[in-house]
Amino acid sequence: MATEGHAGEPPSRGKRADAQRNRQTVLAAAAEVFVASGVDAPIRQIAARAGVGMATIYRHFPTRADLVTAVYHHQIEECAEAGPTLLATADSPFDALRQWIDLFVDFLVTKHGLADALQSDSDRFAALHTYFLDRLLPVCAHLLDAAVDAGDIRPGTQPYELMRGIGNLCVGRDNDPRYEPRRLIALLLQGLQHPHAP
Amino acid sequence: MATEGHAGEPPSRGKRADAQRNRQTVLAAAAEVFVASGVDAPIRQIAARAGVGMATIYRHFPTRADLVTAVYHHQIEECAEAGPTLLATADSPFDALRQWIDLFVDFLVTKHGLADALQSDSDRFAALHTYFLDRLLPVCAHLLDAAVDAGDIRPGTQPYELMRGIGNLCVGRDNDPRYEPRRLIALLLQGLQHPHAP
DNA sequence: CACTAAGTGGAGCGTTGTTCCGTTTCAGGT
DNA sequence: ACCTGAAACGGAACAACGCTCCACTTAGTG
Repeated sequence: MATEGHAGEPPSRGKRADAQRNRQTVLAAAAEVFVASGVDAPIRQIAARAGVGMATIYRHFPTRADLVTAVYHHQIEECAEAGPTLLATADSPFDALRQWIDLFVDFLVTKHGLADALQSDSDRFAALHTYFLDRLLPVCAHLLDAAVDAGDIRPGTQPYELMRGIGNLCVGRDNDPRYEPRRLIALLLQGLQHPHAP
Repeated sequence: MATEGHAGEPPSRGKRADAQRNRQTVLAAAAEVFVASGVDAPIRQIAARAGVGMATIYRHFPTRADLVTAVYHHQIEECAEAGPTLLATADSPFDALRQWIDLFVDFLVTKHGLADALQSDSDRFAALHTYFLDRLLPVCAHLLDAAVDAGDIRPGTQPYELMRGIGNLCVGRDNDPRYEPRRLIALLLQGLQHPHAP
C-alpha cells in the first residue's frame, strides 16, 4: 500500500540519489540511537552514528517529531491496520478493543521515552502527537463505537480522551516492577464496561 | 506542626540571618516563576527575579527537585493531612478515597508541568518523586485499606501503582478541553469497585 | 573594632539545539 | 567525456541552559 506523503513526511521520490541514500542512513542510525538512548538523544549523536553532518538531518527532518515519526512509521501503520482485523477476529467488539489497546501499549512501552514525548507539555513533539492522532484516533473510535453498539461498554467515552489516557499511563521510568501500566488499563476498561446489575 | 528536616530540606535555623532571608526571597521568586513558566523554568530566570546570583539558589537548593519540594511543601502537607480527616467525615471509605484523589488531582493540575516532572523518565526529579511518595503513599495506602476493609473495592491494588497512575493521567498540556483527567480517574475508580452482580 | 567563617555573585565551562555558508557532488545537456 | 547549475553536504558558529568555582562581601562574635 502507498504510504507516501503523510503529514510532515516529504516523499523521497524525485530527490537526488545521494539524498535518498542519506535519508535511509539517518533513519537507520536514529533507530539504533533511539533504542540505546531514547527519542531525546542528541542530534549530534545521531549524526555521528550516521556519519553525516547535523544539517543533513535537519534538512531531511526539520523537527525531531518528523524524525521520530519516520522511524516508527511502519509500526504505527501496523497498529492502525490491526484495528479492523481484530474487530473481525476477536470474540467480541470489547475484546477487540482490549487486544488493540494491548498492541498499542506494547508499542509504547518498548520505545524508550516515546510515551513521554507524545504527551509532553512542551510542544517540541506537537507534530508527533498530531500524527499519532490522525492515524490511530479513527481506529480507536471505530472500535469504541462497535463495542458501544454491541452493548459491551457504556456510551459517552471520547476516543481522544481514552487514547491520551492510555498513552499517559505508559509514561515514566521503564521497567519499574512496582508499576505495570497494563494493570491500571485493565482497571480502566473494567470501569468502562456496563455495571452488570441495575 | 514541626515540618523541619525532611528529605533534601536543610533546616533554616542556625543559619545566618541574611541566608535565611535569601532563602525566603528565592522561594517567593521561584513560586512566581513556576506559575508563569512551569517548574522547568531556567534557574537564571529565578535568580534574576529574586535578585540573587545563581550560586545562591544552588547553595540553598542543590537540585531542582529540592526547590520544587520546598515551594510546594505546604500544599503537599495539607494534602497528606486531609487523608485521615476525610476518612472521618466522608460517607464511606470509598468516598473518602475519591475525595482525597480529587484533592491530589487539583494540586497536580494547577501546577504547570508538576505532574510531568513527577513522572519524567529523566532522573532530574528523582528526589521530588521520592518526597511525594514518602509523604503521600502511606496516606493513600491507608485510604485504600479502609475501602477494602469496608468491602467498597476489590483488594489487590497497590497504592504505589494507583498513585503513579493518577499522577500519570494528569500529565500533559494544560487546559485541553478534550482531555479531562478526572473523567478517566472516575472510570478507573469505577473499575476498582466490586462488580455489583455475579 | 577587628577578625573569621559563612555567604554571595557572576564569570566560565560543558552540553545541546539550530542556523548559516563555503564547498562538494549529482544529473542532464552538449 | 565534459560542463555547469542546482541540490545536497559538513561543520563552524551562535544561543540557551545547567552547574561549578573562586575572589569578594558581610554578619556576628570577642
